[in-house]
Amino acid sequence: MFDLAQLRCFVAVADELHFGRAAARLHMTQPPLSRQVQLLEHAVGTQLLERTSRSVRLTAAGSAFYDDAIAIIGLAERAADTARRTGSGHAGRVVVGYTAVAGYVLIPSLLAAAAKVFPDIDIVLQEMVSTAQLQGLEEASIDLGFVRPLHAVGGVRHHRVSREPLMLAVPAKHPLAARARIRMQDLAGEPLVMYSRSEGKYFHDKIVALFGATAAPPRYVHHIAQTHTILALVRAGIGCAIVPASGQHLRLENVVFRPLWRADAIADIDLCWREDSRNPAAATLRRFVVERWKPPAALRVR
Amino acid sequence: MFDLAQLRCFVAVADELHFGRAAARLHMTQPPLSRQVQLLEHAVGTQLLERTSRSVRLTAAGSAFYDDAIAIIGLAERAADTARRTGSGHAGRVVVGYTAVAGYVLIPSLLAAAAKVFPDIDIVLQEMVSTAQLQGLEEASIDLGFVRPLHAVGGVRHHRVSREPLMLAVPAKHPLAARARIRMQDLAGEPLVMYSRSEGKYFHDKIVALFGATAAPPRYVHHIAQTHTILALVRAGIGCAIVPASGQHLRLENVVFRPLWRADAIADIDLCWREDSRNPAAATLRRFVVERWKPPAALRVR
DNA sequence: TTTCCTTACGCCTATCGTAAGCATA
DNA sequence: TATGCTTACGATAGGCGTAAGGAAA
Repeated sequence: MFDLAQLRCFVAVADELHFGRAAARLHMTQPPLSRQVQLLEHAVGTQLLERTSRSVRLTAAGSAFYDDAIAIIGLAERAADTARRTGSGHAGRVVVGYTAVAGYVLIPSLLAAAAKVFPDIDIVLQEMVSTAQLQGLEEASIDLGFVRPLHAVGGVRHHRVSREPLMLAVPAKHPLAARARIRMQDLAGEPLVMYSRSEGKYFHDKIVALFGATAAPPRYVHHIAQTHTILALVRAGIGCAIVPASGQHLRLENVVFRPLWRADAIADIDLCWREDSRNPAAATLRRFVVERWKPPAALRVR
Repeated sequence: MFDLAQLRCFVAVADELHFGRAAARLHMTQPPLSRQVQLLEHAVGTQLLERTSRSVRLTAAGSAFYDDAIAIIGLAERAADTARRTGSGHAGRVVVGYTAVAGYVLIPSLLAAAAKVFPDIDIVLQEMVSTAQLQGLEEASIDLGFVRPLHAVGGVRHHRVSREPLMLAVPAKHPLAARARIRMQDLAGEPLVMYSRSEGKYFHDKIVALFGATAAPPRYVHHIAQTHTILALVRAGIGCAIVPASGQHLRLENVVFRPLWRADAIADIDLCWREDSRNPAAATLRRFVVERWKPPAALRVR
């Protein structure tokens, strides 16, 4: 089989239609160039050039082969470049997990910023609850995860990227909708649509803690994994719910959001990654988020 | 720069993830294979494989490069095949000239037959009058031409492919339209739309010859290059015309065709080609037409 | 201890350059 | 006769195989 050097020889001769000039361009003498082209023709199995002692021209086969030779050489050069860029983390594919609510504001902002700085990194988004993301990191099915802070498995590191208040979501006609700000005891005995203890563990535990000191807790109804499902139930009048402020971006009719009288009613999001990740592009993106990226003002960690 | 052999080495290792097995597959020993892959990594400028003394796996860069390596090797193999097929005349591009009337029946029939036998030959059609085709052959701007028999320039050979009668085209309301068969003297003094002496030389000379022995020739009106234009004038009632029978395929309303009482009122078409053509596909197609192809029955040379 | 990738080294093939051959304008 | 491609041939760089080295299970 021929090799790339022979293709370069052939292309030079085809461009110049003159062995002498082609040889000069390749920084070699004519005789070995002639020989390489002959070897190429033998390897390909057909004549590519028609020579007289005074002129050189392409045969039909040579003309067809010339186009392919150019394509092959170009592809080879681009392949090396792509590999270098991938190795250095300036190109590649990064699978990013995110929780549904984080997607409303955080992810679009991140994608826009990252695409501008690293146009050759493909970001593949995958919506998953936090616990699934941590498992995904462990299995290396995702490279980065935007998760609610949970006890992470070993080898997974994290960085706080977002902080926002928890708010009360109530049906518009509910008496509490009239209050400017809600105290925990206002919810005594109220039906409260609750997060699942397993899949929505972060919010579940946080809400239980908020009511921990209260003598009269609310009445928990349902246990649901995701915020948008919870808000759908609030909208249907099933009860109130305590959800992150980002839930407002869903713009559900007949659901109003009210702040809570509690300084610790906050929800954070961490960026998580495996310490031993073998994806340079993921490391680049992670460094970008940790060191240079500013989330939207409403979500900024103070 | 790396060469194709190194790409093959890398692909084998990437496939097997084992230098020993890869070396066996390449019919060589491990050490030179290791060395080739190292050289490739050095040439590309980044690590492609991650080795421990017990395992081999692709880096992100290696994974990206693998896809390109497969593409390059595949392209190289197909390029050699394409060149061989082009050289042998089984693939390529053939520019075929044809006169407009030949296009009605002859060309579609030829294209269908040729495409079946030589699927990798691209036939590019170019409608030109016969004289332009002969010039095109000389300049090598066309490979083959379907022309009316004319005195060809040197180095151009020909083969008769089609023969059809000349007929009289008359406006439907013209008295001659009622005749089953026309004698030349029936046209005495009639306005006859005529071919151009330069661009429609074959028909011009033929028609002049048909009337050569007649005491009362027709009255020639206009001198036009192409049959379809002539027939448009007949349809407009300008006069009659003597045209090849294929003109009937235009299906012009208010124009009827009548046979002539003359055995020598025939129009031929020749396939023409340069003897020294350097296009193997053209030679293949030419041999196909000359040796194997049968034109439609109405045009067959008896 | 075995497996398996790398390094070391000698042999040999293959490429390069110089020199000569040969065809054409 | 000059140009420009090919063939011939000796020197050398580079690839292959064998042998030895070294790390991990």
